[in-house]
Amino acid sequence: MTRPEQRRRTAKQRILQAADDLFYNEGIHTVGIDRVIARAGVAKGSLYYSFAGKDDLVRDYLTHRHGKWAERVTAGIDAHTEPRARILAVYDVLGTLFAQPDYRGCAFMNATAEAAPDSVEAHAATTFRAWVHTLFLDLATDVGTGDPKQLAETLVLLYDGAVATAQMDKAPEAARTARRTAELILDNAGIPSASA
Amino acid sequence: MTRPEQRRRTAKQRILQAADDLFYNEGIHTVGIDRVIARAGVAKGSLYYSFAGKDDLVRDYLTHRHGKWAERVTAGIDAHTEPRARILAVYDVLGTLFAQPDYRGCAFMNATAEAAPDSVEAHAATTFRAWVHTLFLDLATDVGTGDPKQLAETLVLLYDGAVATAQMDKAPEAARTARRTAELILDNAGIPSASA
DNA sequence: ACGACGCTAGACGGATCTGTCTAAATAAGC
DNA sequence: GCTTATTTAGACAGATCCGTCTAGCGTCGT
Repeated sequence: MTRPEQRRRTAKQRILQAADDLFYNEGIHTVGIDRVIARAGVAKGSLYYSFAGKDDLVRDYLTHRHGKWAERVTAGIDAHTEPRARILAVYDVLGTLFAQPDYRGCAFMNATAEAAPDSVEAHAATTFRAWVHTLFLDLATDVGTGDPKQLAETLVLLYDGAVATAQMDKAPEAARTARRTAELILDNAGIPSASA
Repeated sequence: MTRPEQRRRTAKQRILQAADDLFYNEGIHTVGIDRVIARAGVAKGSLYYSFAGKDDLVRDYLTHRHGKWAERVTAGIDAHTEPRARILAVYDVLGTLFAQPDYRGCAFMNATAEAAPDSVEAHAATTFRAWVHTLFLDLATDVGTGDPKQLAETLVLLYDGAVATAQMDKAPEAARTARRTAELILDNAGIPSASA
């Protein structure tokens, strides 16, 4: 067993970190194995010792992205108790994401853009989307008014819109626009700001 | 001079057509020159006779996409005279786009996802986005109520959201969701359905 | 009839990319 | 201390990909 607090991170971890940086910033197809191992400061053999191949590395890259993002969103939501506030919190988390100077859009949208129909990327994107939908459907159900399914659909659309606009225009304020629109929708669905 | 109504289309046209199909459906990086000429039924020399290189072909591919889409949207808008109806028409055109069985998202979003910062794709995407923004800003200005800039921002976000959701979920109904939300926003901005 | 233009077929070079393999050094566990 | 797991450096094979080049065929304008 490797000690949990060892001085240098394991080769696998460094590879995954390097892959995360490069794949996200430059695209999966664009970045070759050699770039990854060079940045990780690792021998090529180490990569094929820890991963079955590039596809396997890509899968891990996307799985980790999914996990990290789900954590962050869940944390943002759970800071609030009211259904309305919990919904709006998602767009605030998006705002903090967009504010990062190296933001380059949703890893899963980007992966889908360069993915073949049955590729690893496509499958990872499908699971990610399922998560997005259950997330908003649960949040929409909690408000207890109107049609949750339709509300969730609209919230997803605002989520996707914020992500896409922020990427295409390098416009972090898209998160606020989405939030404002979500508020308007909730108002019209009869969910007031604070239950008195 | 070649006669304008010749039996077979010119090599350049066939190449551009093949590139359009392949680049859009499978991604620009994924598709090689050899695939393009094979599908076009053309010799490799013809490609480099008509185009300076792959980048040049990519540029033409994106420029054509831009032109075709702008035509289609403008036609949809110009079928109406009232500012509100002209705005909503955009989302209806999106609906017809999403309904196409081979819809695979916005060519410019996909290109951006796999593009390097200063690439041909990035530049084409920038011009495309400028067009999108002036489109909605003009439409928003025509309603003459509230802040056109803020209205335009929201409409762009709904546009992007519809496009992204439709692609990721293969959900053509995203166009209707976006349209419904746009109506709600216009109502709240004091733009009624029909000026009485 | 002749020359310019558009196009063909395919070989070729050089670069790059994924993955394998060898041989040996280092670290960890028992 | 001995064994097993992890890691290294780099050569190598096979595929693919972009672009060039040669040699030649057909068509059209003049």
